[in-house]
Amino acid sequence: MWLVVKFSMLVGMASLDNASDLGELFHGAFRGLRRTWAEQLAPWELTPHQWRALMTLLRRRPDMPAPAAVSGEAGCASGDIRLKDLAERLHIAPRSATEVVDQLEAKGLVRRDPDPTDRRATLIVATDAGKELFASIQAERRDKSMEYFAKLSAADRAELARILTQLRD
Amino acid sequence: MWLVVKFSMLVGMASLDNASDLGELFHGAFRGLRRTWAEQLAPWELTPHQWRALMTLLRRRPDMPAPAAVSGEAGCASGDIRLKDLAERLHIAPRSATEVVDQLEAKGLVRRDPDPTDRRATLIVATDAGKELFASIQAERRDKSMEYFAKLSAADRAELARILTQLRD
DNA sequence: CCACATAGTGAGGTAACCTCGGTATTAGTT
DNA sequence: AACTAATACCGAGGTTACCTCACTATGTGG
Repeated sequence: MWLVVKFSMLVGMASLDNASDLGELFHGAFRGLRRTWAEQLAPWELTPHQWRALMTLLRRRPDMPAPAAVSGEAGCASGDIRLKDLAERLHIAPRSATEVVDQLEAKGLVRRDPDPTDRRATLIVATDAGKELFASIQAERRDKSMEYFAKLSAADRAELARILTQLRD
Repeated sequence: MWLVVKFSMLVGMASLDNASDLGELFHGAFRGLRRTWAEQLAPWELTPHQWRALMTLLRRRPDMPAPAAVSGEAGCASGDIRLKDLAERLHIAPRSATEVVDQLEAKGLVRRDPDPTDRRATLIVATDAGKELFASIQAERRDKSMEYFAKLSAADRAELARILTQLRD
């Protein structure tokens, strides 16, 4: 079925429709990814957006080594970063970060602390509950290998990463 | 910068975080695609969604050859299909197709005709204005090569298509 | 002819964004 | 020190692209 469609397009109108077909393909794949994530996160009552934010908060940052000898609750350096910086990492507007932080705060997964060095700013800190949830979701994922991209071979995943990086330059 | 991030992840936690990084990459690339499309379509006051619907309507279908000798206004067989079938091709719920058809109808780009063979069904037909708009947007796109995927080499586009198809099985 | 399925739509909801304007605070310039 | 400019966040309100559920009009099989 799909081969027929693609073939007729190549024959019919050369490269441009091929490209718009790529758009369709991309669109479809992205929707699949979103749907898969939403389903996987449903038991924890997290939206993909919230998960992304929590992950961004808790993932260890390579450009800022762990802050000396502060004992980590879950073995992870909780990145207490400003709302503005969180927005930047998520590639969304600061106002949109406010929103997702509101949601995570309502669930008790993060806390807003005043930045001691700048009274305008607030630091977003993951609570213990947030760290635990993050850890358990990651563990569950690893267990069940509930990963959208698991369908692909390692080589294809690398290819995809390379191409997407190029696309996003 | 990016190399540092990826390297530290590979070292830190093996393949799973690499995969979630793929998710981020995918997310970013998709948002870029959406933004690019929206900007390109803005002069015509079409949203990407509406454009996709119009395109789906007007693209010649390979499984149903042109209806004999009806003279095509813009050289394209206008696909008059049912709302339900349009929904299917767009991979959205019928109710959502109603919505986008409403929008296109309000702009005078499509028309709703009763299906003579089934009085429950309505056929979505592109108007002359719709066909002209479709043609001129396609022409403009071809001219300016305003194509998100133009950044990629032909080989990479083919690779991407192959991988995405696999992903969407 | 009657139960059941199907096509479309009204009502209403959600996720994931956005901009614009306001307020508190800090930073830079004179 | 005063004054302007920039910055950090948030309230209000909007948009896109979806969804489900219930309803009506119509077709279809027993």
